[in-house]
Amino acid sequence: MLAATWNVNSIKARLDHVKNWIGTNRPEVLMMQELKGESFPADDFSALGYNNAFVAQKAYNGVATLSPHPIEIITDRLPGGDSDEQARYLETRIQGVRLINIYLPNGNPVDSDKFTYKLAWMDRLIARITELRRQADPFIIAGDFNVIPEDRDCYDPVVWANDALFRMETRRRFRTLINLGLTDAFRVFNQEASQYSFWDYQAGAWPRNLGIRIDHFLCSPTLADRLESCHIDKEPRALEKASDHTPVLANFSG
DNA sequence: ATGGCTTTATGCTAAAGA
Repeated sequence: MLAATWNVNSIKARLDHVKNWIGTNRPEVLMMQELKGESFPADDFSALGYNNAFVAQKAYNGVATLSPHPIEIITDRLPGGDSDEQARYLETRIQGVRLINIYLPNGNPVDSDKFTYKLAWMDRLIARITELRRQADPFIIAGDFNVIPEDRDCYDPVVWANDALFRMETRRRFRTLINLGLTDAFRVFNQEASQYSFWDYQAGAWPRNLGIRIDHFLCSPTLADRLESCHIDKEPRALEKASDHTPVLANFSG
């Protein structure tokens, strides 16, 4: 099963890029983040042979999962936040695999309630995954985590030291997820530094390769055993009017 | 980055992103 995650930074602005990418790669699962609007172009993806599930809101956030296979929606809210209206979580089942598509809050600036919200959101995610780990059900969490896991995942750890994506409170919670028995799929196959999934639009970050790795696949143990490859596809980042993120792909046997 | 770009919204500028 070929699965992919891609923060598209507006599905409306990126529709042609996404359609072309699907046509070239034909993933069995595509999890997208930052739809940035209430409407979703379901017909465009139906025409390519893809079913969809999505959760969206006006202007911000929004996640969608596409597949040529039937999609069972388990929940479109991260449990534990009754007053949380933000469209950042979509849990589905496709081909017997639970696919958890997330757009984890950015959290900047760190002296604001946005950082508090981010950390609380991560605590809720940890609680949800703790519950799922009590079951045998195989699952994948994929999406824009807004977490730089380690020094080697950014171009300059000093620059990022006090950023919400790299603060110790954030990284510690990411490690807690890993320590529940999950596998960072990308690092199974690639131990090199400077392997990025995001480059800022500003200051020539892309041509200078000043990026960060914040889009991740975390796999439960039985799916980690089935991992055949995981890589970052940098090609879409080089296009005109590109998203600032680029797709990450993971392939599983069976 | 104390913000150099991009997107949304119903706009003549602000907010958010990372």
